[in-house]
Amino acid sequence: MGLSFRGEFSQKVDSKGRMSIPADFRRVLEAGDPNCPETPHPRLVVLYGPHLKNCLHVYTIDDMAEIEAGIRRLPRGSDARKRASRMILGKSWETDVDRDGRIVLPKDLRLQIGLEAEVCMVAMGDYFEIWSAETYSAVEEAEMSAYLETVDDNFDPLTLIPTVPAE
Amino acid sequence: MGLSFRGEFSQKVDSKGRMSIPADFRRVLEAGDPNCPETPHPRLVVLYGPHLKNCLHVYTIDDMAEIEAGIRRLPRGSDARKRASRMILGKSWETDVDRDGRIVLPKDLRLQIGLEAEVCMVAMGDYFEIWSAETYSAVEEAEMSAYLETVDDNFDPLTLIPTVPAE
DNA sequence: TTGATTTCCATAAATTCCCATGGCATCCAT
DNA sequence: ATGGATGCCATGGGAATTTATGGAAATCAA
Repeated sequence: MGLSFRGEFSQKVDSKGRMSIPADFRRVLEAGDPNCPETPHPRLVVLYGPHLKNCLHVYTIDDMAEIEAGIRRLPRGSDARKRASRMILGKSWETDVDRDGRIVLPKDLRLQIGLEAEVCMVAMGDYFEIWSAETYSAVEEAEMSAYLETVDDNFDPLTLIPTVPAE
Repeated sequence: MGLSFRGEFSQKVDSKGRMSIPADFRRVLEAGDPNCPETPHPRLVVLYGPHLKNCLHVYTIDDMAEIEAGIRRLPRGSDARKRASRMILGKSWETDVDRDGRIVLPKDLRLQIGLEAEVCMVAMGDYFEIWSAETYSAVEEAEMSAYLETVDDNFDPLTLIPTVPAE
């Protein structure tokens, strides 16, 4: 298993749609790209299906290859394989980080998530999410505080994790 | 199970946000980092979710890896997994102790706990807490004495611990 | 051509690396 | 026991590097 994405970062988006990939995330992308030290700028894959309402998902090359291998394990011609191919392979876009550590999101992807001046990138372990900063605070942070209302005052998210069966 | 963090220590924070990790804690971090004797400076993971109101939590690499394994055991795409990822992986930061035994907390983490000139690090067994020294004495010591009011005069915290069932 | 995209360069701020110091504790030989 | 040497620890300052970000030049496409 490769490195994990961690943390959340907010960056500017300029008029050309350029945005810096946080340095920590770059390290993970580099580790997850087999031809990386040679080709200095790591590749990455962006998923943008319509099921992702407000954000895009970004995977390393290695992890995306693993997902594709999973699709190929489905029976050829099966509905599941067709659907997975259409939603995952059909709705993904590969690019690479430029030498200044940035990527340029195409306009239609920016439109899909309402991205304008400020982007928010949130780690989710094996992938990270790209949000418009405005949407993120409106939707996601609101959702989070609503959730925290429903739980105990000194709630610890570690309790969400199932305990390991004794060895 | 690795070594335990013990005790509480107060250290200075300089203008760059640098703070010494107490030597005792460093020993625990070193023991909890698999590539430690080789890579001389142990890594650590800081959790900073909004549910942690006044402090940050610090885990060893080993313990954090176990937490991540727990998250990965939840079904991919499940709400529980997303919630745990967002609250734990999305709100964490990995760094390592530098060769002078210090770390530099990023500004936003310092802001979250109101950390300025003096930090207080409090052991909690498998993790330790990072507090602004001012907040710690105001909030935590008040909380402690309030609790002691509610219990018997010669209360012993060891009574909180369940006994092991005989084998 | 004209607009869009990509490549390259520039810079300020933030962060990391490296070295220096004073204090406290430990060890050792006299 | 005593004084000196040794080593680790907390802390400070500066140099060197990395980051994020803006803009100009070069390339591509319609």
